[in-house]
Amino acid sequence: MRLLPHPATEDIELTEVLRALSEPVRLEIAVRLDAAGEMTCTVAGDDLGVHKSTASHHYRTLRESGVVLTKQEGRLKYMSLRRDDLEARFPGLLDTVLSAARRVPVPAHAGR
Amino acid sequence: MRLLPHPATEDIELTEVLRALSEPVRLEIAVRLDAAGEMTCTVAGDDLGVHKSTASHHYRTLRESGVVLTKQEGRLKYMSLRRDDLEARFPGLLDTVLSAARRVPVPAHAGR
DNA sequence: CTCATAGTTGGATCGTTGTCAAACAATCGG
DNA sequence: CCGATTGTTTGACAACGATCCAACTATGAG
Repeated sequence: MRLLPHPATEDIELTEVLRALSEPVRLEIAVRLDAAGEMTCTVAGDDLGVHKSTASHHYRTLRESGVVLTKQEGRLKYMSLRRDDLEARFPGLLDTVLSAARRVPVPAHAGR
Repeated sequence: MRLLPHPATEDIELTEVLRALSEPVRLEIAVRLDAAGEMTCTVAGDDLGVHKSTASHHYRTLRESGVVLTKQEGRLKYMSLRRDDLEARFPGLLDTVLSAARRVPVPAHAGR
């Protein structure tokens, strides 16, 4: 089991987190991770309406911004929200954003 | 006293709000409006380290995303946070973002 | 080893965005 | 009316970002 490179909790930048979550596809991924917990990239990115390489770029953005943690197990990569880290750094932020996203669902096929 | 065009409360989009606040200059403007209440563009944009036309574009982005309300009085334009509208649409969102921004101050001269 | 699966990387494209400079517009004071 | 103040608009430019496609890597299954 390997862990991919992630920013330390204290290095997570607010503007980076907001930017990451301001993209409909990425916000939808975060919503799915919130609902279902840890999941593989394939599952998280299913029916998003974008090419798998595009989705991969979004996984990277989410990881590098500090929103998700990615670990590799075998040939699968599991993503999960960095709840505790985000809560420690920006209390309440993740929850309010996800609550807001649930109120106004982001369509899976946002047709960008 | 004139009001500039703004999106209706129910038309405010989460991703647009997050995108607006993900830009350091705009986030700083929001923080200032939070601290000092209604203020003119000149005051809000003082010492931001960007040209006044750049600041003007940011005012527009903040307005069009639904984050601020702008009204013209004489030759001045006053901006204020749309607290109630944002609270109604995305409860807690503005406060948590501003709290987070206060924890990790956005430098006025972010040197972009 | 071979093959399929899972996901990344690189290139290309195309639209968006942040920036400055300069011109413009609108308003108020004298 | 004139000039100063306040802010917007337009144009140019560079950087960024989202996207797809194709090629690639890495791993586990058979």
